[in-house]
Amino acid sequence: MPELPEVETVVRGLKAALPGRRILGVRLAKTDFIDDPAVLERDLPGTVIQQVRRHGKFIVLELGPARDGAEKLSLFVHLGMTGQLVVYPAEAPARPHTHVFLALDDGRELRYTDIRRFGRMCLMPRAEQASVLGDLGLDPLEATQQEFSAALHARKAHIKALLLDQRVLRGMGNIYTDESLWRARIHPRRLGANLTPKELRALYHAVQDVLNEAIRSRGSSISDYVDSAGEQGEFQLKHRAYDREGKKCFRCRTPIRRIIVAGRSSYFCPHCQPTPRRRKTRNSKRENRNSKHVSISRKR
DNA sequence: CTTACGGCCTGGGTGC
DNA sequence: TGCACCCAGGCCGTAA
Repeated sequence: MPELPEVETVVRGLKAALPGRRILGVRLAKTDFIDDPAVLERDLPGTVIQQVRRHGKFIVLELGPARDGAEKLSLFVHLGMTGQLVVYPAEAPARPHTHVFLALDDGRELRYTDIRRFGRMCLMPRAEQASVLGDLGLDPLEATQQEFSAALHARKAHIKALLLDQRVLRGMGNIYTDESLWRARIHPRRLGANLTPKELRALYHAVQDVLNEAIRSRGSSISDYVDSAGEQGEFQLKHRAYDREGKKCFRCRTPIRRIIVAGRSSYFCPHCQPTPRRRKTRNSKRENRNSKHVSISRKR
């Protein structure tokens, strides 16, 4: 499942292969994950790839104008859950579920493969990038401690939901959210507004450390993730919480638990990441004393 | 406005 | 052997 470290790894590989290359032709198979396939077929051939960069979980290819006077374009690729963007020799056989083939002027092909097609691809003038990237939040590796803490402390939602919300932080997914919360010893159901300055500092460093270590390991390969050369990552070997239900916590040996938070499986250590106290309501004390009142129970 | 939740998209893996 | 079911991330609609 490509998140920030996986996308960063792909982008670094593409940076070594693509800038300066001209796109000669476009071939498409299934197109339901492309905003407007006809635009790709019409406008992509003839463009030169000037730069490759990452914005959150988006891969952005900055393209030069196809002809004099034409607009500069940007090609956005989101890998979704199972997307792969890999450079092949043109004669390499197409792998199953490969739906986009971009022929390059060096005899190679940039191909997009996506089993589930939960990814997204779109091409538009560079000046209109904001329609895709505009609502995205802070880059967790570029944000300052102050920006990071302010963004989370201002919200009452579960911290798990906030870390996953691309409008708050761009690039975090389920794996690195759980790994970061485990490192910072914060339960996924804590509320952003209830985190202490100390916890926010710990979380800031946990997020940056986890992401940087994962990038160094070239990402986590759980099911389908590979980089731009088709190679798997290794960070899945270093997971401490994610997908470890029932296995012992690396710190305290307590079995890792799995609960659903923000609609997502959330793995955590019930000892290191203690369950938040129930939120107090104005009447809670009185209600608890008046035994004839059944207190409003919150879902567990 | 914010937050929570359920449904939808797809198809590989799992378990019966 | 076949087949129903679960689940993943992002997005959207709805309700409180």
